[in-house]
Amino acid sequence: MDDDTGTLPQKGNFSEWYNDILWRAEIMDVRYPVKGLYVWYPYGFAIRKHVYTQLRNLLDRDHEETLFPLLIPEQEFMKEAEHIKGFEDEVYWVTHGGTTPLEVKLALRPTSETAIYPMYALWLRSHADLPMKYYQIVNTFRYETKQTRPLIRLREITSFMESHTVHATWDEAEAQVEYELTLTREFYDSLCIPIIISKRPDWDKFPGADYTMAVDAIMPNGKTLQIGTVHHLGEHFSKTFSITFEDKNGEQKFASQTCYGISERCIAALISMHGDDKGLILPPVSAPVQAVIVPITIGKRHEDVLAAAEKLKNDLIAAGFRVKIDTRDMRPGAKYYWWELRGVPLRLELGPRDLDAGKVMAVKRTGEKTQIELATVTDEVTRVLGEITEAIRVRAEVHTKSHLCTVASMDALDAALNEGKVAVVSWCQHKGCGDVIEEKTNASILGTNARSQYVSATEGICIVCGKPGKATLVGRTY
RNA sequence: GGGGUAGUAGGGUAGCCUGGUCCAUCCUAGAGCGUUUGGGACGCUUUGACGGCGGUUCGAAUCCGCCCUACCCCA
Repeated sequence: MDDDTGTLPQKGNFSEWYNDILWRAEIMDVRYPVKGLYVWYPYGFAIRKHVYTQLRNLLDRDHEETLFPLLIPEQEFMKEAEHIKGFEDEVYWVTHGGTTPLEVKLALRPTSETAIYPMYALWLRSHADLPMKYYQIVNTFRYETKQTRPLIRLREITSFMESHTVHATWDEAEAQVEYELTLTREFYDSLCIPIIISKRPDWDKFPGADYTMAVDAIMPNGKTLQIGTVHHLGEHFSKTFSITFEDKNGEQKFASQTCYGISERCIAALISMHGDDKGLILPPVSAPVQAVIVPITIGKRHEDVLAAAEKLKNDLIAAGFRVKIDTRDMRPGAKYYWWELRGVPLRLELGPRDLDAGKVMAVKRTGEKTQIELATVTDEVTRVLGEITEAIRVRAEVHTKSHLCTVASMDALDAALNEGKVAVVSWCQHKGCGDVIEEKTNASILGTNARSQYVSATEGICIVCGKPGKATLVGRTY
């Protein structure tokens, strides 16, 4: 293992590994000269495309995609008091048109409630219009004051999926929250990312929500990353923006609403969860190149091998796979490392020896070499890609389980957190005790009501005050 | 929010305290030519930078001021 294989830091040093792999694997260029704004390289953008295709396909089951403007007039933005308080320090304002000061300042959306809901008020007339379920995938702007990080903490979120639904009753909206959580679970399952869903404490809910359900993943260093939220907005916004409808009895009622968001943090999680010391490992569903063919061309057999590789590529593309053939003038080994860094799940090596045997060497990015028959190659590739997905999923689950534990005292909690774990404790749900937990451990209460096969919801007594408590997740967060 | 350290070519460093054309230098960086190719090939030629703006000076990577950015620590 002393091959000085380039300088990608070990994944054990997660922070360096993460920064390094973003440019080495050509995902994001961080050199754009504005803080908190980063550039998608074409390869990173291709990953984004496949990931967001998954997301769109799920949402399109019962939402419709739409598109609202980026600019929000000040008076609309300022309508909902809690919402303003939550965002006022983070809003970019457009104050001039050319050299002329604007009479009404325009906010760059930090999120789109205040752009969308005035229109919802116009669109909603009758109970027959309900439910309304729309989403958009847009950029949003937040003037982050904390340290920015590519894909994780941004001043321009480039890929914000926000869903906004409207319902006749609070209970229907709650059912929608649950449904959207199942969509989220399915989305992350397709990316082999284990998630933990919990109910955020009141002080950490979305500004203007009745409650917030959050989706977290555990990063390699044990810190949690919030990679999705679903909010029950109740009637907060419908009262502010007059989103009303005439019910069956002819009465005007306020609607109940939900909103739901997923950003490019899902790609940060994808990269972080699966990558290793050699680079990215992409689940096939998200990989811009699912299989790369490396022809081993030596001497006289050059033409034969290239022709066979070309045929193999065409057969696989015809079968629906995303395939590239690497004919660059490089040594094979260099190509292997190059594609491994970029996370390509399957490498197919085709040389004279394989050709003679009617076979091709298949090397999984998750490790393992097998020969497969050229005659049945499309079926074999389907099978092998399935095995790779499964291997990635299992490894991520093992990682997540190993970073979770249940503890019963403050000292044990502190110790667990310092080991890089997320801990389940019992907490009485009072803010005072919550503050004690957060301050003593320098960590955050993620939430209660955990929904996860990795967490058992044990009842117990609050580790601060000793009163009856509920299972609560505590972790260090990004 | 408070503090610290640092920005030199694609990447990594030296030079700065004690201004002087400066050949800077290393690499798995770029361009070109040739020999190579079953796990990161090699030779030769060559390109390219002092985070930004302003100041001091005959002269600034170096001294001064402001700004921008990155990383680390503490609340």
